[in-house]
Amino acid sequence: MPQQSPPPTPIVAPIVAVVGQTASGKTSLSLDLAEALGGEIVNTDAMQVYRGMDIGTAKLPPAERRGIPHHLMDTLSVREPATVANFQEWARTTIADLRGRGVVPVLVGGSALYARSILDRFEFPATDADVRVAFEAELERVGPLVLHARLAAIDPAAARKIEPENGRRTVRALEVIELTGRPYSASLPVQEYADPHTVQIGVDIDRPTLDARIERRVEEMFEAGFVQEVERLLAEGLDEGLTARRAIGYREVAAHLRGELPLAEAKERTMQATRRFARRQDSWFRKDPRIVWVRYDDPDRVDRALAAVRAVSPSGSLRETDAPGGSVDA
RNA sequence: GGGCAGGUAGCUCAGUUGGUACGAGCGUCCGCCUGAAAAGUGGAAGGUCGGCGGUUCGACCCCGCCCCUGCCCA
Repeated sequence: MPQQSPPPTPIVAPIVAVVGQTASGKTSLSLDLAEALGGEIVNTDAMQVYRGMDIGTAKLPPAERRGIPHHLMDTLSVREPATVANFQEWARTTIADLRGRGVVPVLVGGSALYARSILDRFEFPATDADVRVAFEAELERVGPLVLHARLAAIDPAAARKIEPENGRRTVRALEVIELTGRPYSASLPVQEYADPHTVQIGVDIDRPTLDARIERRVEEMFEAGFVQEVERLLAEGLDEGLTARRAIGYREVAAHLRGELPLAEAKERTMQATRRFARRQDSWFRKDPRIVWVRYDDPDRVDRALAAVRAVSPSGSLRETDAPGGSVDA
């Protein structure tokens, strides 16, 4: 065996994130990138972390993963709550780990806040279950306007930025103020990567095409046994989970199983909710000027994405498996 | 063939004893978003009130005919 002397200065791999709307084609692009870069996939999808939520989250079956390791999938049971802050920590640990081995982390997911919390300088103020529960109970009793008025009294700046009807944000603001004794910053941090060697690749797709894909995907989910999956998860306590039970499709099918909705209606609503979700995702990602967009159907999309990756990579950090020169049709 | 109910926003429905439709929920579009984010939340755009004719200063609301839908009788 030839002896290799370790480089005196460790060269860090770039961080690659593939973002975009649901059903836009993130998964296949990310596999191509991971393959070309010798990377591994890090899931940044809020719902694919749940064990057993496979069909309804369009989770890539292991057999189709091309032998590429996938991290942060199937880590929680449906009873357990998931939060951004937890996810941020897991993801950052995983990323550090991969880079420590010289592996390029390829993050994939459509949860914009998750992506930002991982990639940007982003800190979450503390939380406390008891404090939270108390405020939530009060919200239930008294309504959002009353709580918002109280917030306005102790932190006018935060109150101005939070809509009075938004009980959720108001509760969180009150919680943070109580725990930290400091005002709540009701705005997102500036868009600034925690590590400069970071790229976000966005998959760009037009609406009519996306809507058609969503429709087909949902149709296929139901054909693939989605209802049975939900039945199984209900038996495992899906209803008790704070987070998982609200997933698109799962809540609709659960309602159907409770006898509240005809199946066709559950399917229709799942499509509708997915479309609305996609619009929300789009409005998040469009606001981020750092994202490099690639058309979902561009034959050169992988090369374009790779070029963007190279642009932020420290020299010597990539060991691309493709022959130098890229693809044939360049 | 006869009777009854109904035809108002893309959908499901409110409403006006004749004087510019207070419309609502859902959907759509646009925006906001720091421990539930596939969550939460704000705003906007949408209507020749089934068709034709009549009465009236004026009709979505009154009259006549017609069309459509549902239920009932034959």
